[in-house]
Amino acid sequence: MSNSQHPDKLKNRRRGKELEAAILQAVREELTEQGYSNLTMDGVAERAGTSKAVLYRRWANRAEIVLAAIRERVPLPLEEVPDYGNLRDDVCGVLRSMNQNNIEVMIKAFYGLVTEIGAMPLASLLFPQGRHNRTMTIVLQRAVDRGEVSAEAVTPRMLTLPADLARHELMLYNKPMSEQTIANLVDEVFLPLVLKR
Amino acid sequence: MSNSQHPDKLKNRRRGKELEAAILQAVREELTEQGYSNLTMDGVAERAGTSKAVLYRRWANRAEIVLAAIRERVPLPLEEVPDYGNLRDDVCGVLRSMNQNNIEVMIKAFYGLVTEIGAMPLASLLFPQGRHNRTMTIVLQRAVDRGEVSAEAVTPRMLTLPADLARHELMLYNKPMSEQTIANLVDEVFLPLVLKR
DNA sequence: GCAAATAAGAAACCAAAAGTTTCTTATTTT
DNA sequence: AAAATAAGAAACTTTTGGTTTCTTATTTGC
Repeated sequence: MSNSQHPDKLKNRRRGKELEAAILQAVREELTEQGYSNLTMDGVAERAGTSKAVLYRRWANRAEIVLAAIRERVPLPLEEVPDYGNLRDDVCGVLRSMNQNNIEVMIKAFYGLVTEIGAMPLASLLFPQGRHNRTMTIVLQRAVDRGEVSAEAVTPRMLTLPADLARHELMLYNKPMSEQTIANLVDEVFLPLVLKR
Repeated sequence: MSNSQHPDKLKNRRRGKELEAAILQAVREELTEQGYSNLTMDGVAERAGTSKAVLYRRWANRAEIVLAAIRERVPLPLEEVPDYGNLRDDVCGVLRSMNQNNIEVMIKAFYGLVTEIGAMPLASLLFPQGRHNRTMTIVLQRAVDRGEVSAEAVTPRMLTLPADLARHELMLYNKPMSEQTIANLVDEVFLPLVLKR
């Protein structure tokens, strides 16, 4: 027997942040492949090449680890809200941004977490209304400056309406919105309400 | 020893529909008190005063029994859509009808079921878009007849918009909508889009 | 009214998965 | 180089979904 056995079984132990990142990545992969209710701690441990004890040293339970895995992927606020030169394209841009970042995984996790935790701080984490609000404030202010929209038309409801409708689509159909849906929401609902005429 | 023992332990066996109704009621109560993820089959059996075997003779698994318990409570289509004499009040009526029938329980179940089943036929069961569509068709036709709305304004999007926004509110906040919210959705979003002017 | 068929209820059972504990050993810290 | 720290393996407990078996109350059909 050679003394360099287990060529696949590295005894290179990861620790700290490196290990943690690998675990959370494994959670996201299991979530994608298995869905929330079939995601098991054993499965995560095996996929991450570690053991359950390591998971439970860091997170108290399944919900916590999934939450951590998802939280990492919540997009950071856009420093610059891109200016496409008109309100329509700006708002479409905002809605398109809600489509990305593995939205399916986010929603799968969301349903599971709400079921288990029941709380709604979650909603504001996974569907960050505050952020969309800020973005929409900028977008609508620009439209006012351009003369597309009168200042009185900018009400709280108009700030949230496009993202609310988009969120509804995402939650109900559990998949990214089509370009057609985005266009319909903007052209048939939002713009007629705010555009000057 | 008297031969009329067990004064509390009736040997009055319920069967068929009567038993089934008691079980589904127990499911709803457990759902309310425990939430979906803490609802156990043993708990349901005990509360209903029966045994697990009886449950599994009727339903294949936990999701099925919860689904059955909820399905019972989905309101039947309104034979008569009440006519309040104007579009505003008619639409408010439709949204108010979405508030009732233990909406919190419905939503708790909904999140759990989507997590476990993952499917979206659910959505159409628990948030019956078809029904709302039918109701809204009637309501809007009336408005056209009254001259409040022009026929071209009645698009598919306008048929679903009020219920979509209401559903979004319900799913996100997990509680009945306030009168103020209903009024805001109708007055600030829906009516301006469809009313003649 | 009685025998046979049916379904309820009790209880033991299995398997999967969450969560815990203990122990060994690789890696880092001092 | 020794001591402290944390990873990894594995066995273990508990809970719960789901199944099976058996007894017996109730219904059905004659």
